[in-house]
Amino acid sequence: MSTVKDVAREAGVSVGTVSKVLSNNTTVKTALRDRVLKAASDLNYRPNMAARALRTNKINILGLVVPDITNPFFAQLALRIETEAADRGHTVMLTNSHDDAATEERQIAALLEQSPRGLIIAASNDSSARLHRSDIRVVSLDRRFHSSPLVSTDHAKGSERGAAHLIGLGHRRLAYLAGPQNTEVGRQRRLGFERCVARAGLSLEVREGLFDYESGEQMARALLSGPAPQRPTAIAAASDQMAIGVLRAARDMEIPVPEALSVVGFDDITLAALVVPRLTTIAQPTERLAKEAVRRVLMDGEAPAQDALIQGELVIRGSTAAL
Amino acid sequence: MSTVKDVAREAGVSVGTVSKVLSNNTTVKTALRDRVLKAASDLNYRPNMAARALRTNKINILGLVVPDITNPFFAQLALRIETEAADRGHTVMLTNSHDDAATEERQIAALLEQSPRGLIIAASNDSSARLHRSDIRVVSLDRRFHSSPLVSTDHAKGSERGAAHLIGLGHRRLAYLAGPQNTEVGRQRRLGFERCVARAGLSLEVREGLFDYESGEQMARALLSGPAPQRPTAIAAASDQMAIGVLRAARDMEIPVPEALSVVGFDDITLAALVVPRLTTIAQPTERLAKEAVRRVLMDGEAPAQDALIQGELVIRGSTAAL
DNA sequence: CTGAAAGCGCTTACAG
DNA sequence: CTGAAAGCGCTTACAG
Repeated sequence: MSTVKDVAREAGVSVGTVSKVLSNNTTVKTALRDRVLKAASDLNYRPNMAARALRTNKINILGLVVPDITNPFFAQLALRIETEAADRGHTVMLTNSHDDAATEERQIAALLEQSPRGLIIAASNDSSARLHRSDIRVVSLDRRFHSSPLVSTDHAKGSERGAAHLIGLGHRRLAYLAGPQNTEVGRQRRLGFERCVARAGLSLEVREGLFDYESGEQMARALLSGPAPQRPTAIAAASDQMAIGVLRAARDMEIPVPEALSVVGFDDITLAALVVPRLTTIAQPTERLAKEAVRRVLMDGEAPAQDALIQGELVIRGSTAAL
Repeated sequence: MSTVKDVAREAGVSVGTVSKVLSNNTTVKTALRDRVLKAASDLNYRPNMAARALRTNKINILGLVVPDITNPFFAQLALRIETEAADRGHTVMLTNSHDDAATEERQIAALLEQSPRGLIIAASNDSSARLHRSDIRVVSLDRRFHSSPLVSTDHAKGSERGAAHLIGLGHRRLAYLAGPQNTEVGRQRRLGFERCVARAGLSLEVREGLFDYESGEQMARALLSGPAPQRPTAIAAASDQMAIGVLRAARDMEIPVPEALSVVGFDDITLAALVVPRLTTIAQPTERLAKEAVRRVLMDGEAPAQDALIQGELVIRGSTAAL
């Protein structure tokens, strides 16, 4: 690999001039400038980022910690973040915390060793880590990490939209499958749904479980086992995976969706548009989440970033219908 | 952040000694050694990786390029690679090529700028890139990149296993939904299937499409629209997504699976175990693929790494049955 | 066994 | 407008 020195020799200038041409906006006379550029290109010069980082104490790497990249939502998010970061000349280092606080702490430490420009963290549910460095900007994504500013979907408002949709369709016997209440996401989504239902003066049956398929299926089975006149006519779930579980339970129990039961999810994972019937859900705005998170983490200046709550959109598909 | 200098001052030794204690195995007397270690811990010293990289020209970063992290197979692979790399003290920089040669080239260039220890590349289908640096080891994963050694599932043998399974169940009218034949994966999987069927002296109906749901659904519709006595009784697809498309088509056409139609996929994505009926498929050994890829890319010495073909396993679930 | 010193490739005040 | 020089934090022959 050729270095600034090689380029300088080739162009017949000093290394300082080469550096200025290559990375600085300082005015260098056009003639020299062109010579340097040509030499650099001839020698296929690539700057050594380690040296640059050492000198400037800035590095165009972003750290990203997600609980689990095989979760479609985080995969989406990671893709968007990588794209957005690339647009701004940064590369992303990705690690998985496996939703485990100890692993999370290790991963963060590993990322910090690279002195990244900043860190975007979707905290593990049991996260209790703190950062031991104040020189690196941290942004929480989807789930709050320690006290760093949060970029997240407005879960409560999103859930409200789902509730309003069902109520608008004429449903009166509603059930809600909540996610784990020891997570902010689980709590917020439930709160929004309950609020909207209460406002309509309706009662609501709530069950609590995990965010996964099994949990949704199991709770739905219990909920739907009663005689038809007492069964809910609409079930909203705290995640698409749960909602897909509901769909499976309904099919097993021969309850037609949406004719006898409407189902709403949350997230809009790819699968939501592929199941039968296609799932009505609240889409998380992954692209905007990613944009905001990257923007905040690359902000310079002293001002701490603000929280950003981004609205999710109701996507109406085949799993909901008027009574 | 404190540096070796600070630690040296605190411990009353030279920076060289600190460095030796911290990163070298050179014998340093226990007394000094302990003093250095204590000082480092007191000052919460973290080595500056950029400086170390500049000096040693080695950096504990691995670059990973995948076509699309939202593809469950690559997400699995990325997770495993990150875990394996972490076990060996390395962090992973992940980029998506969006299955596009130009993007791929840009991403590789961005990764190379960080002077990673090595690169693991699952090439885009139209990949034509070459590397302009010979000092960085490259390993191809799943799809060959340029001329670098390949770690991959034995696609042909895997397909053979699927074919043998169906034939063993008594099926005689077989169909195969092939993936794009301009991809090695698509070709290999088809080849293996055809080989096994030919060996059994049976004929085979082959259709070619993309690896996705739609494509599988469409091809299945065409294939299954004939009168029952001429319809295939078993369809194997080049990917799980295609096979799930087949499942959907069959349900729409009221052809019961597995009673009237057996379906086999390839990959064993998470979804394969969640659809109804659960999908019989060839599991890609993601964990071993990741292990081998990381091992090869971290190998030192001159010897170029060898290709590794790893066997996929037939996972029998509910979508296949005897005639 | 320990320390002094050079140097990795770059950037950036500072002179001229 | 251009160059000479210092220095970022580390490692590593080389002396002693």
